[in-house]
Amino acid sequence: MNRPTFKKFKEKALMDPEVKKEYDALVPIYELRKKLIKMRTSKGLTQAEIAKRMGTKKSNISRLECGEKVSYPTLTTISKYAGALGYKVNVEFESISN
Amino acid sequence: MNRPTFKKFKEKALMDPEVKKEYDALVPIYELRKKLIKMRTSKGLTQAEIAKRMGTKKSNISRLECGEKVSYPTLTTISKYAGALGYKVNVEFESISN
DNA sequence: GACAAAGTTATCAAAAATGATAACATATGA
DNA sequence: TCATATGTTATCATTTTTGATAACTTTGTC
Repeated sequence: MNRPTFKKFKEKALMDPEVKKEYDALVPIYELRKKLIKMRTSKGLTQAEIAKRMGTKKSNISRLECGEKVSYPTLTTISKYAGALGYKVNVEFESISN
Repeated sequence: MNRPTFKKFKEKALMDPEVKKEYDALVPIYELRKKLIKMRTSKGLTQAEIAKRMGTKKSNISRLECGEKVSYPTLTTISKYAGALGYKVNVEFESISN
């Protein structure tokens, strides 16, 4: 098998320090989005419902959860979202010294 | 012992739902600030040094760590700060259903 | 006290996130 | 098919965060 694969493409791309830097920066936001969606849906809430609890609109929730242009929410927004579902935010840090 | 204590004052104040709500919202930011400072100082870095690594100025680091007017940083800022010290951000949620 | 290093505060401009509205897309069920 | 519920996208105004500069305070050392 010698054809290009996504895996190889990714490996090669990540050798460029600039690309790697951007990639790393994106990781936490996508992980966060997944967690948010999972929290909300597992409580059986729609975007419109959590929006109402947070005092905002469903379109803003959609943007937060999976907007095309990725924005990096503030701790306020994350806290409100979590609070509306009965959760508390905890920001953890893990070493990547490797 | 019948004199007022801070503990009692706090208990009473937190019975007001509005006060409690604001208090809860403030908790994560103060915990975060403490973590940031601890991470930086345990690596032996000054505010000026981490600022340089992050591409910003020491005054902005001071504001982030202990500014008078508490602001709620974006995930970008937290990520940069952590990354400058060799850490990766992980946003966790815990149930407060109680 | 004089000096330097580290941290804080104030201020303003620039950038980014958020709120709101409306229009559109995508199911899913009657 | 029609209608409804849910989610997405685009846009613009508003708010908030961030960057930068300068002046100030604090701390420690000589």
